Amino acid sequence: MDSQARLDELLTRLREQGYRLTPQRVALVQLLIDSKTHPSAGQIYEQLHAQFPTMSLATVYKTLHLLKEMGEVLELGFGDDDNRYDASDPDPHPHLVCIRCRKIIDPDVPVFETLAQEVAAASGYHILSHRLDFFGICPACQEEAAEN
Amino acid sequence: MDSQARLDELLTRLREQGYRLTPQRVALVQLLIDSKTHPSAGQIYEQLHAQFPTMSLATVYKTLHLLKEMGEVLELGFGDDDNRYDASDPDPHPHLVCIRCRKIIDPDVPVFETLAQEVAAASGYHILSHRLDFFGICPACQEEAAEN
DNA sequence: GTGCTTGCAAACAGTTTGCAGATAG
DNA sequence: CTATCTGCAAACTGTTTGCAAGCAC
Repeated sequence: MDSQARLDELLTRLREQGYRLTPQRVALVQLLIDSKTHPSAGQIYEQLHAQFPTMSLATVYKTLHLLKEMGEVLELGFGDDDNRYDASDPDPHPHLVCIRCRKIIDPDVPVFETLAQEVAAASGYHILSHRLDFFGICPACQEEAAEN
Repeated sequence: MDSQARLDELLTRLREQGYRLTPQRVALVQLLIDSKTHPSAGQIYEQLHAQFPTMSLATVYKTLHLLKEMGEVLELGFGDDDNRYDASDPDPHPHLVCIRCRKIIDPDVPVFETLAQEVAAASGYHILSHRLDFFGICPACQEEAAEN
Protein backbone atom coordinates (compact mmCIF):
# COMPACT_ATOMS: atom_id res chain seq x y z
CA MET A 1 0.00 0.00 0.00
CA ASP A 2 1.39 3.44 -0.80
CA SER A 3 1.90 6.05 1.87
CA GLN A 4 -0.85 8.37 0.74
CA ALA A 5 -3.46 5.64 0.77
CA ARG A 6 -2.37 4.46 4.20
CA LEU A 7 -2.48 8.03 5.51
CA ASP A 8 -6.01 8.53 4.23
CA GLU A 9 -7.04 5.22 5.68
CA LEU A 10 -5.70 6.09 9.09
CA LEU A 11 -7.19 9.58 9.19
CA THR A 12 -10.57 8.24 8.08
CA ARG A 13 -10.44 5.55 10.72
CA LEU A 14 -9.65 8.10 13.41
CA ARG A 15 -12.52 10.35 12.32
CA GLU A 16 -14.94 7.42 12.13
CA GLN A 17 -14.14 6.39 15.66
CA GLY A 18 -14.96 9.86 16.89
CA TYR A 19 -11.44 11.09 17.51
CA ARG A 20 -10.62 14.67 16.69
CA LEU A 21 -8.15 15.39 13.96
CA THR A 22 -5.93 17.90 15.68
CA PRO A 23 -2.99 19.27 13.71
CA GLN A 24 -0.63 17.46 16.06
CA ARG A 25 -2.29 14.12 15.45
CA VAL A 26 -2.35 14.54 11.71
CA ALA A 27 1.30 15.53 11.65
CA LEU A 28 2.30 12.59 13.83
CA VAL A 29 0.43 10.08 11.70
CA GLN A 30 1.92 11.57 8.57
CA LEU A 31 5.42 11.45 9.97
CA LEU A 32 5.03 7.90 11.16
CA ILE A 33 3.80 6.70 7.80
CA ASP A 34 6.38 8.57 5.77
CA SER A 35 9.23 7.38 7.94
CA LYS A 36 10.91 4.18 6.88
CA THR A 37 13.10 3.94 9.96
CA HIS A 38 10.51 3.20 12.64
CA PRO A 39 11.21 6.17 14.91
CA SER A 40 11.06 6.30 18.68
CA ALA A 41 8.73 8.58 20.63
CA GLY A 42 11.62 10.90 21.30
CA GLN A 43 12.58 11.10 17.64
CA ILE A 44 8.98 11.81 16.69
CA TYR A 45 8.83 14.51 19.33
CA GLU A 46 11.99 16.19 18.07
CA GLN A 47 10.72 16.35 14.53
CA LEU A 48 7.23 17.54 15.42
CA HIS A 49 8.60 20.09 17.81
CA ALA A 50 10.06 21.91 14.81
CA GLN A 51 6.57 22.28 13.37
CA PHE A 52 4.76 22.82 16.68
CA PRO A 53 7.06 24.58 19.12
CA THR A 54 4.69 24.03 22.03
CA MET A 55 4.10 20.36 21.37
CA SER A 56 4.87 18.08 24.28
CA LEU A 57 6.22 14.57 24.56
CA ALA A 58 3.08 13.63 26.47
CA THR A 59 0.99 14.29 23.38
CA VAL A 60 3.28 12.08 21.33
CA TYR A 61 2.86 9.28 23.83
CA LYS A 62 -0.88 9.77 24.07
CA THR A 63 -1.29 9.68 20.32
CA LEU A 64 0.91 6.63 19.95
CA HIS A 65 -1.10 4.94 22.67
CA LEU A 66 -4.29 5.73 20.79
CA LEU A 67 -2.96 4.28 17.54
CA LYS A 68 -1.75 1.22 19.38
CA GLU A 69 -5.19 0.68 20.91
CA MET A 70 -6.72 0.95 17.46
CA GLY A 71 -4.28 -1.70 16.30
CA GLU A 72 -2.90 0.59 13.64
CA VAL A 73 0.63 0.80 14.88
CA LEU A 74 3.17 -1.80 15.96
CA GLU A 75 5.13 -1.00 19.08
CA LEU A 76 8.59 -2.52 18.94
CA GLY A 77 10.13 -2.74 22.39
CA PHE A 78 13.62 -4.00 23.03
CA GLY A 79 13.98 -3.51 26.75
CA ASP A 80 17.38 -1.89 26.56
CA ASP A 81 16.32 0.99 24.39
CA ASP A 82 13.30 3.17 23.80
CA ASN A 83 10.37 1.72 21.91
CA ARG A 84 10.07 2.12 18.17
CA TYR A 85 6.87 2.54 16.19
CA ASP A 86 5.80 1.10 12.87
CA ALA A 87 2.60 2.27 11.24
CA SER A 88 3.27 1.13 7.70
CA ASP A 89 1.73 -2.27 8.27
CA PRO A 90 -0.11 -3.19 11.47
CA ASP A 91 0.23 -6.94 10.93
CA PRO A 92 3.24 -8.60 12.49
CA HIS A 93 6.20 -8.79 10.16
CA PRO A 94 9.93 -9.29 10.65
CA HIS A 95 12.30 -6.45 11.42
CA LEU A 96 15.95 -6.03 10.72
CA VAL A 97 17.78 -4.01 13.35
CA CYS A 98 21.25 -2.54 12.92
CA ILE A 99 22.93 -2.84 16.30
CA ARG A 100 25.32 -0.03 15.44
CA CYS A 101 23.18 2.81 14.10
CA ARG A 102 19.88 1.49 15.43
CA LYS A 103 18.19 1.78 12.07
CA ILE A 104 15.30 -0.64 11.71
CA ILE A 105 13.98 -1.74 8.34
CA ASP A 106 11.39 -4.17 7.05
CA PRO A 107 13.17 -6.90 5.13
CA ASP A 108 11.41 -8.76 2.36
CA VAL A 109 11.07 -12.27 3.64
CA PRO A 110 8.30 -14.76 3.32
CA VAL A 111 6.21 -15.13 6.45
CA PHE A 112 5.99 -18.53 8.02
CA GLU A 113 2.46 -19.37 8.98
CA THR A 114 3.40 -23.00 9.27
CA LEU A 115 5.87 -22.44 12.08
CA ALA A 116 3.27 -20.71 14.25
CA GLN A 117 0.91 -23.61 13.63
CA GLU A 118 3.58 -26.11 14.59
CA VAL A 119 4.28 -24.26 17.81
CA ALA A 120 0.59 -24.08 18.62
CA ALA A 121 0.10 -27.78 18.00
CA ALA A 122 3.13 -28.79 20.06
CA SER A 123 2.47 -26.49 23.01
CA GLY A 124 -1.30 -26.21 23.31
CA TYR A 125 -0.99 -22.44 23.30
CA HIS A 126 -3.51 -20.39 21.43
CA ILE A 127 -1.14 -18.24 19.41
CA LEU A 128 -2.28 -14.74 18.66
CA SER A 129 0.78 -12.98 17.40
CA HIS A 130 4.48 -13.27 16.97
CA ARG A 131 7.55 -11.24 16.54
CA LEU A 132 10.68 -11.92 14.56
CA ASP A 133 13.69 -9.63 14.70
CA PHE A 134 17.09 -10.02 13.14
CA PHE A 135 20.02 -8.17 14.64
CA GLY A 136 23.06 -7.32 12.61
CA ILE A 137 25.10 -4.62 10.99
CA CYS A 138 23.73 -2.69 8.05
CA PRO A 139 25.77 -2.16 4.87
CA ALA A 140 26.54 1.47 5.72
CA CYS A 141 27.91 0.57 9.15
CA GLN A 142 29.91 -2.31 7.70
CA GLU A 143 31.66 0.13 5.37
CA GLU A 144 32.29 2.55 8.16
CA ALA A 145 33.83 -0.22 10.24
CA ALA A 146 36.03 -1.30 7.33
CA GLU A 147 37.36 2.24 6.91
CA ASN A 148 38.49 2.56 10.50
CA MET B 1 22.09 -30.31 28.78
CA ASP B 2 20.84 -31.09 32.25
CA SER B 3 20.62 -28.45 34.94
CA GLN B 4 23.41 -29.80 37.10
CA ALA B 5 25.87 -29.86 34.21
CA ARG B 6 24.91 -26.36 33.15
CA LEU B 7 25.30 -25.12 36.72
CA ASP B 8 28.77 -26.61 37.01
CA GLU B 9 29.71 -25.17 33.67
CA LEU B 10 28.62 -21.70 34.66
CA LEU B 11 30.29 -21.75 38.06
CA THR B 12 33.51 -23.02 36.54
CA ARG B 13 33.42 -20.35 33.89
CA LEU B 14 32.91 -17.65 36.52
CA ARG B 15 35.81 -18.94 38.59
CA GLU B 16 38.06 -19.23 35.53
CA GLN B 17 37.43 -15.63 34.63
CA GLY B 18 38.50 -14.52 38.06
CA TYR B 19 35.09 -13.70 39.47
CA ARG B 20 34.39 -14.53 43.07
CA LEU B 21 31.82 -17.14 43.89
CA THR B 22 29.84 -15.35 46.53
CA PRO B 23 26.88 -17.16 48.04
CA GLN B 24 24.57 -14.63 46.39
CA ARG B 25 25.99 -15.31 42.95
CA VAL B 26 25.88 -19.04 43.31
CA ALA B 27 22.28 -18.90 44.50
CA LEU B 28 21.26 -16.63 41.64
CA VAL B 29 22.86 -18.81 39.00
CA GLN B 30 21.28 -21.87 40.53
CA LEU B 31 17.86 -20.27 40.61
CA LEU B 32 18.12 -19.08 37.04
CA ILE B 33 19.11 -22.47 35.75
CA ASP B 34 16.50 -24.36 37.74
CA SER B 35 13.73 -22.01 36.74
CA LYS B 36 11.82 -22.93 33.64
CA THR B 37 9.81 -19.72 33.55
CA HIS B 38 12.49 -17.17 32.69
CA PRO B 39 12.11 -14.92 35.74
CA SER B 40 12.48 -11.16 35.90
CA ALA B 41 15.04 -9.38 38.08
CA GLY B 42 12.30 -8.59 40.56
CA GLN B 43 11.15 -12.19 40.75
CA ILE B 44 14.71 -13.36 41.26
CA TYR B 45 15.16 -10.79 43.99
CA GLU B 46 12.02 -11.88 45.82
CA GLN B 47 13.09 -15.51 45.87
CA LEU B 48 16.68 -14.85 46.87
CA HIS B 49 15.59 -12.42 49.53
CA ALA B 50 14.05 -15.36 51.37
CA GLN B 51 17.48 -17.02 51.55
CA PHE B 52 19.49 -13.82 52.03
CA PRO B 53 17.43 -11.29 53.95
CA THR B 54 19.93 -8.51 53.30
CA MET B 55 20.30 -9.14 49.60
CA SER B 56 19.60 -6.15 47.41
CA LEU B 57 18.09 -5.73 43.99
CA ALA B 58 21.27 -4.00 42.90
CA THR B 59 23.21 -7.20 43.40
CA VAL B 60 20.70 -9.08 41.30
CA TYR B 61 21.12 -6.58 38.48
CA LYS B 62 24.88 -6.54 38.78
CA THR B 63 25.07 -10.31 38.63
CA LEU B 64 22.70 -10.50 35.68
CA HIS B 65 24.77 -7.87 33.93
CA LEU B 66 27.88 -9.94 34.53
CA LEU B 67 26.29 -13.08 33.11
CA LYS B 68 25.02 -11.12 30.15
CA GLU B 69 28.52 -9.79 29.45
CA MET B 70 29.85 -13.32 29.59
CA GLY B 71 27.23 -14.30 27.04
CA GLU B 72 25.80 -16.91 29.37
CA VAL B 73 22.36 -15.47 29.79
CA LEU B 74 19.76 -14.23 27.34
CA GLU B 75 18.01 -11.01 28.29
CA LEU B 76 14.49 -10.91 26.95
CA GLY B 77 13.15 -7.38 26.85
CA PHE B 78 9.63 -6.54 25.80
CA GLY B 79 9.51 -2.82 26.35
CA ASP B 80 6.19 -2.83 28.15
CA ASP B 81 7.30 -5.10 30.94
CA ASP B 82 10.38 -5.90 32.93
CA ASN B 83 13.12 -7.92 31.31
CA ARG B 84 13.23 -11.66 31.66
CA TYR B 85 16.31 -13.83 31.88
CA ASP B 86 17.10 -17.20 30.33
CA ALA B 87 20.27 -19.02 31.32
CA SER B 88 19.33 -22.49 30.17
CA ASP B 89 20.73 -21.95 26.69
CA PRO B 90 22.69 -18.85 25.71
CA ASP B 91 22.10 -19.32 22.00
CA PRO B 92 19.08 -17.59 20.51
CA HIS B 93 15.99 -19.75 20.46
CA PRO B 94 12.28 -19.05 20.18
CA HIS B 95 10.13 -18.18 23.16
CA LEU B 96 6.46 -18.65 23.78
CA VAL B 97 4.90 -15.96 25.93
CA CYS B 98 1.50 -16.21 27.60
CA ILE B 99 0.02 -12.74 27.42
CA ARG B 100 -2.26 -13.50 30.34
CA CYS B 101 -0.05 -14.97 33.06
CA ARG B 102 3.25 -13.81 31.56
CA LYS B 103 4.75 -17.27 31.74
CA ILE B 104 7.47 -17.78 29.14
CA ILE B 105 8.53 -21.20 27.94
CA ASP B 106 10.90 -22.60 25.35
CA PRO B 107 8.88 -24.38 22.70
CA ASP B 108 10.36 -27.23 20.73
CA VAL B 109 10.59 -25.95 17.21
CA PRO B 110 13.17 -26.40 14.56
CA VAL B 111 15.40 -23.41 14.11
CA PHE B 112 15.53 -21.82 10.70
CA GLU B 113 19.05 -21.04 9.67
CA THR B 114 17.93 -20.67 6.09
CA LEU B 115 15.65 -17.73 6.83
CA ALA B 116 18.47 -15.71 8.42
CA GLN B 117 20.62 -16.44 5.38
CA GLU B 118 17.88 -15.30 3.04
CA VAL B 119 17.48 -12.07 4.96
CA ALA B 120 21.21 -11.47 4.94
CA ALA B 121 21.44 -12.06 1.20
CA ALA B 122 18.49 -9.82 0.38
CA SER B 123 19.45 -6.94 2.67
CA GLY B 124 23.23 -6.87 2.72
CA TYR B 125 23.13 -6.91 6.51
CA HIS B 126 25.66 -8.93 8.42
CA ILE B 127 23.30 -10.84 10.66
CA LEU B 128 24.61 -11.69 14.11
CA SER B 129 21.59 -12.78 16.03
CA HIS B 130 17.86 -13.02 15.95
CA ARG B 131 14.88 -13.27 18.16
CA LEU B 132 11.61 -15.06 17.64
CA ASP B 133 8.75 -14.77 20.09
CA PHE B 134 5.26 -16.16 19.89
CA PHE B 135 2.52 -14.50 21.92
CA GLY B 136 -0.58 -16.36 22.92
CA ILE B 137 -2.55 -17.90 25.73
CA CYS B 138 -1.25 -20.92 27.55
CA PRO B 139 -3.43 -23.99 28.17
CA ALA B 140 -3.96 -23.13 31.85
CA CYS B 141 -5.16 -19.63 31.05
CA GLN B 142 -7.42 -20.94 28.29
CA GLU B 143 -9.15 -23.18 30.81
CA GLU B 144 -9.48 -20.41 33.28
CA ALA B 145 -11.06 -18.20 30.63
CA ALA B 146 -13.48 -20.97 29.66
CA GLU B 147 -14.64 -21.38 33.26
CA ASN B 148 -15.54 -17.73 33.68
C1' DG C 1 -20.84 25.70 23.55
C1' DT C 2 -19.21 20.97 24.86
C1' DG C 3 -16.06 17.92 26.02
C1' DC C 4 -12.11 15.85 23.95
C1' DT C 5 -7.24 17.21 23.55
C1' DT C 6 -3.16 19.52 24.73
C1' DG C 7 0.86 20.73 27.47
C1' DC C 8 2.92 21.15 31.69
C1' DA C 9 4.75 19.09 35.71
C1' DA C 10 4.86 15.62 38.75
C1' DA C 11 4.69 10.71 39.37
C1' DC C 12 6.20 6.17 38.14
C1' DA C 13 8.79 1.68 37.26
C1' DG C 14 12.60 -0.63 36.01
C1' DT C 15 17.36 -0.22 35.90
C1' DT C 16 21.97 1.76 36.87
C1' DT C 17 25.51 3.97 39.62
C1' DG C 18 28.64 5.68 43.57
C1' DC C 19 30.41 4.69 47.58
C1' DA C 20 31.60 2.75 52.22
C1' DG C 21 31.82 -1.37 54.61
C1' DA C 22 32.06 -6.52 54.17
C1' DT C 23 34.28 -10.70 52.45
C1' DA C 24 36.25 -14.43 49.06
C1' DG C 25 40.48 -16.03 47.80
C1' DC D 1 45.70 -8.86 53.33
C1' DT D 2 43.56 -6.87 49.27
C1' DA D 3 40.78 -6.32 45.51
C1' DT D 4 36.34 -7.44 44.48
C1' DC D 5 31.61 -7.61 45.88
C1' DT D 6 27.58 -6.24 48.48
C1' DG D 7 23.90 -3.28 49.96
C1' DC D 8 22.10 1.06 50.48
C1' DA D 9 20.40 5.21 48.57
C1' DA D 10 20.26 8.32 45.10
C1' DA D 11 20.24 9.13 40.17
C1' DC D 12 18.52 8.15 35.62
C1' DT D 13 15.51 7.12 31.53
C1' DG D 14 11.57 6.19 29.17
C1' DT D 15 6.80 6.35 29.91
C1' DT D 16 2.36 7.55 32.18
C1' DT D 17 -0.88 10.45 34.63
C1' DG D 18 -3.69 14.52 36.63
C1' DC D 19 -5.31 18.67 35.75
C1' DA D 20 -6.34 23.35 33.95
C1' DA D 21 -6.50 25.84 29.70
C1' DG D 22 -7.32 25.40 24.64
C1' DC D 23 -9.53 24.10 20.56
C1' DA D 24 -12.09 20.74 17.06
C1' DC D 25 -16.42 19.96 15.92
